[in-house]
Amino acid sequence: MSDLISAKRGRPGYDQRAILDIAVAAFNEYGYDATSMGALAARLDLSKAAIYHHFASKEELLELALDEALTALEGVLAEEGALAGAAIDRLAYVLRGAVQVLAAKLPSVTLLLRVRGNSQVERDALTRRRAFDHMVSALVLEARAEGSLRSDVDARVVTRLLFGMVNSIAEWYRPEGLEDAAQLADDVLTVALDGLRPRS
Amino acid sequence: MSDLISAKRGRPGYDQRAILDIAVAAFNEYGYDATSMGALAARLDLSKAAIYHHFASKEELLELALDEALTALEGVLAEEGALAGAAIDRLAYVLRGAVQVLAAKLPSVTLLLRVRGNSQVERDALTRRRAFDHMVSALVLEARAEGSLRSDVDARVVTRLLFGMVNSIAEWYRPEGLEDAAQLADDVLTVALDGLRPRS
DNA sequence: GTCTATAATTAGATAGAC
DNA sequence: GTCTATCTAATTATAGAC
Repeated sequence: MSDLISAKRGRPGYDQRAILDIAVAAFNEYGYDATSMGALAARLDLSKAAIYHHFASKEELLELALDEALTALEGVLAEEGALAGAAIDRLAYVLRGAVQVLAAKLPSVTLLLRVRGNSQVERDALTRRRAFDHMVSALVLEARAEGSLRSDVDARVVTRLLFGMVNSIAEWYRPEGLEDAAQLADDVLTVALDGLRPRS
Repeated sequence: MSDLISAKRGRPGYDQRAILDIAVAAFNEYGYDATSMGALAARLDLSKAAIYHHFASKEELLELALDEALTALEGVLAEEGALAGAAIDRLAYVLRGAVQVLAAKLPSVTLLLRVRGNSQVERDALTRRRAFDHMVSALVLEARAEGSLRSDVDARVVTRLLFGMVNSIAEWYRPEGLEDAAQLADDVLTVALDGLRPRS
């Protein structure tokens, strides 16, 4: 959107949000560790010191972005569609929601999916992410128990292949329209549930 | 396997292969950029200088690992099963082969899948990886043209979801047996082709 | 094949002026 | 809100001894 406050006012200078957006974009392009504050400053056409006026540390940039992604994902699990109904419907709802969060918060979710656990901030994010994964995992087990999912494939493998499909979207999806993400979510569910063989 | 030459001979010291294996494991655990030569040396219980006796640079470690992964993947495309027969069978053969390469060369393929293109070595690896991806992409188009794959989902999306499933295996698969990878490849093809709904 | 010591550079972060 | 200048620590890599 607007990178500079000056876009809406005559004043020069960035605000926190604008810097964070550009930082996350850089982190995703080069990797968090490979993105130096110097390189980030150059990208902002700003001095390093100016960034430290807005953020206490490089890691704070990471922390804010990861929290944004996690809060959005966790929000899906709290919605009604994730809490009531047949397990297969709740599972479908959560997968659809995850795809839409991925599309809506693509930069921060992409960053989240690449976290390795090198610091406390990263480990805390991984813990929250795993909690989300476990909830989906439980839904897969429930849906299988109610007979809505095939049981001739290991449930853990099923869960992980589902996450593989959904999470990989971060690697190639580029937002183009509003309806786009919903279509993509439909495609994921179609492939996951019905497979790629032609309709008989 | 054997980390130290001393395992089979009285001499102390590492050989190139042993160092490379441990280096790639560290790169995968912390990320390439986040793994310093100092940390690697500590992990090897060796001085940094000793590593430089075996390798010219940190990047050479990366280059050798990426080449190993790419050579193995490219090998699948050169096998007979990938060259002759119905497109759907060639596609299945390549996907199965990719899963098995992933399992057999898990560390180097994992590293490959995380490359961002920050150096010439990384960009060259990405170029080779994209060539592989394009071959698989062409197989998807062929299989769809012959009527073996559904055509109500965008072909690019199909290809990417397939890669998403296969590549995500690097994030969680841990080798346990020889038959394990073949079973996993079967599961991937089952889910991808027939979907998760129960058999009717 | 490995070591200690060190060079040269870059990293994240701060001080203080404007 | 941004700057220049700077600090300290860490980084990749090399020199030369054993």
